[in-house]
Amino acid sequence: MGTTNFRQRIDEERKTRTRARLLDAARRVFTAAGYHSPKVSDIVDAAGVGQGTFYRHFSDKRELFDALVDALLVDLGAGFSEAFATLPETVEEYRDASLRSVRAAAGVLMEHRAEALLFLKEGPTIDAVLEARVAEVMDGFAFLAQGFLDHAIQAGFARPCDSAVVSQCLVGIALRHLERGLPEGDDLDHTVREIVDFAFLGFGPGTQER
Amino acid sequence: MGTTNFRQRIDEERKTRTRARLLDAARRVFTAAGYHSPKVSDIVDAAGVGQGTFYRHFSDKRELFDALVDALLVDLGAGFSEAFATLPETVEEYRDASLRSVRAAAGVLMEHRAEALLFLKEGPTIDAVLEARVAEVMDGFAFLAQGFLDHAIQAGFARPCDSAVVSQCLVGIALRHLERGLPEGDDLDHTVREIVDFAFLGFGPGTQER
Amino acid sequence: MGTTNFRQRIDEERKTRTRARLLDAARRVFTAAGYHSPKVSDIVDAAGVGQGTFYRHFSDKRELFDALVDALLVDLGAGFSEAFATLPETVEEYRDASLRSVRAAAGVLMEHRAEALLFLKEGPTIDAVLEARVAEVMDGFAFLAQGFLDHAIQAGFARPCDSAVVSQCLVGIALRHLERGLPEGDDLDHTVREIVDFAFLGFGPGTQER
Amino acid sequence: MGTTNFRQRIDEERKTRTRARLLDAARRVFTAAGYHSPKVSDIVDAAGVGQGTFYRHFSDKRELFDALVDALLVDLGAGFSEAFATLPETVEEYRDASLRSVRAAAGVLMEHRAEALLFLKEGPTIDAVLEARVAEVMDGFAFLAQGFLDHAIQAGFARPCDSAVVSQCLVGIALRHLERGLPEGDDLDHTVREIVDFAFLGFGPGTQER
DNA sequence: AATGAATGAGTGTTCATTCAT
DNA sequence: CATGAATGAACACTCATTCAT
Repeated sequence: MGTTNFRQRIDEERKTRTRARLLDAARRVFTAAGYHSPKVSDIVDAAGVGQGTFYRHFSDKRELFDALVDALLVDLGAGFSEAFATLPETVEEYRDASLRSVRAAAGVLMEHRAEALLFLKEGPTIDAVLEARVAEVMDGFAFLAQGFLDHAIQAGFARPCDSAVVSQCLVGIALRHLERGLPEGDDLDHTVREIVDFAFLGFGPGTQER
Repeated sequence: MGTTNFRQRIDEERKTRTRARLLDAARRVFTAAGYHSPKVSDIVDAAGVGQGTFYRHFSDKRELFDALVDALLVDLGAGFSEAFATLPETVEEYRDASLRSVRAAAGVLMEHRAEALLFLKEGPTIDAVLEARVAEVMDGFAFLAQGFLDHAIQAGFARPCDSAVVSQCLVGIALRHLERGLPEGDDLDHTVREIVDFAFLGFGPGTQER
Repeated sequence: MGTTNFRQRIDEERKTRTRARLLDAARRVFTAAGYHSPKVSDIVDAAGVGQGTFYRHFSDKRELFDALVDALLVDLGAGFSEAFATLPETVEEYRDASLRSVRAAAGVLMEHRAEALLFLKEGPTIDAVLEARVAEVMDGFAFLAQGFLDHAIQAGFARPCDSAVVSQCLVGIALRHLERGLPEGDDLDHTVREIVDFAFLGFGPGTQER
Repeated sequence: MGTTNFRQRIDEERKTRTRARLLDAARRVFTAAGYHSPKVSDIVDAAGVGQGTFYRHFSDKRELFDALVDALLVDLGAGFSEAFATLPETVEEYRDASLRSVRAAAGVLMEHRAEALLFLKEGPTIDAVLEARVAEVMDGFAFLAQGFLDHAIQAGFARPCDSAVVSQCLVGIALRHLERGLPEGDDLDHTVREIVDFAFLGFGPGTQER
């Protein structure tokens, strides 16, 4: 009533921008200092908005964290879909394809490393719901890995093994390197190749492999 | 005066007992609900002691947590030393010895699983000091693993590889299974064997192995 | 410019309408939930206007309440003047006239019951000024009643008594029934008659009355 | 455990004393400034205790108010039971007995006037529960009055009338005088006599009438 | 040594009010 | 004039810590 469409658009945009500033600030603050110590006031200070503004957008620190997580999962999901888009069809291309996929996935993860770590390490310490959500995401990855593995075993690309156990090993390897961080440039190639080699060959002496 | 001495002993014992009750209660409370949410009052309630009593023993929730960590690391250290006491000397016994060691180590870890997870997952979210301590412990494990690996490569028990990368993979595998928990009984044997097999052989098709 | 004049009229009308919407909404909100709990935002929501609009019309929740009170007192004043317009001149018509007046006054009050109660019960809890205003209005009624009574005593229509005390009794009776609410229809007649009888005769046994 | 009975007694007493200080302070603050404006901090300041202490004893301002009301109702109940302990048995003593009872009741009420007004006038503005409680108390008084009246009508002490309506009139009279306050000393006697006379006789011209 | 009542600094949250559009 | 996003002062409440007993 009396409100012009123009006014509505302007207001909406302003609101969105403010929300984005809060999310950005929270991302910076949380990745630097974790979830627990920062106070709401630290976040609004970093965002350069008033204290009350925070509560117009989020009902509490927890909800803001959730919003951050949602955004992260969307980004990761997209990145991963792309990384694992093409499945190898012959033994020969299997290792190469894997290498490419892992390198791509590593790139995506490293790009979002800070937030991913935030989610993985702080999430479970926040509350049971978030703990479950993290577990769910991890189980999702394990499930995917197990699917690939089962398919590979079936196709003779992989040694018969308990894919449930092995896929968890793969998840563990990924997590550990996410946590430690991966090198950049050529070193990244080297590291990824070592990881993939380990996954394919183990560290055992092999027969006379390669 | 004789009585004084007696009185001193009594008091000292009482103090020790009270401290133990607090530590026990804290272990229960923290493993159930994490480090952050429980208040000091939750711990003293669980211990059945007065609020003020807490501060006669610890200056802080943080200090109490440290005490818990110290005890844990002592226990784990002892268990691990024992698990990895004997080093294999020939290729033949290498995998068997590894299997035995891993199974033993898994037993120790599972026994202290709740506290270990507490340390690993809550620790880094508490403060920078504790975060560093956790990292240090993990690096210690990785360093040990790398030592074994280097020795094995040297001795021809293991495929030449970047032991720095591979040892982190091994740590990741261990952590992931610590986090998920291991089954009990025969299933434990199966799982451990699968893990060790994966570490030795990877999941690749092998040549015509075994 | 002619347009300007037109524009002015339009704006003025809109302003009046908006103010009326706010007053109406406030009446509804306040009579439903009292003065204290409703927030300014509850009122603007009920009025269907923007938050800022409120402050173009009233500087305060308090000022809005005052405006409501002003309107009420005007309405009540008019109603009462009419109800007590004709004074009885002989003993015979005294009770009948009273009955008619009381019934008329009761009608006016019941019509504005919700707002009157709002004023009477919430007013004194708002601030000293409003408390004084309520007291003043009540004293005004008492003063009127005392005037009637003195006149009646003079004229022999009423028993000599301390009219100051008795008029307060009458006010009390009126307030109590305002608060409780009066029945509708024939029951109203009955109740008013009982009240008037009580005021004239008390509840004592009388001589052989009626 | 370790706690001596003596220690328990001392602590308990201290706690009771602190609670009493808070109740006293609240009574003073509320009767002076009403329920709504005073902040919790005003009360703790008046009581001379720390802010946190308040919350050891009451969960909020509302609960403290309830405690005050409880105490008041106990006091009033006792005073009134006594005031109306003896029922008149003959017409002759009826008015005298009433006079005595009303004077006694007036004394009790005036003694607790400030708190009673607090309860009556602020109570209904606090929340629906308290509003209901006030209504309940008032209805209780009306019910008692109606009982007396019915009994008196039966016994021929009182004129047949609609006791439901008349008892509400009596309650209104009492409330109005509670609100206005009664004079002290001889004037009290005069006022009470005028009120009782009005209740028995009304203000009508009396016996040789009509 | 143990206790638990008292404390108050610190923090989350609300809501009247402002102001750019 | 009307709007509603933004604001921050004000306040309620929590909880680690102290201290009298």
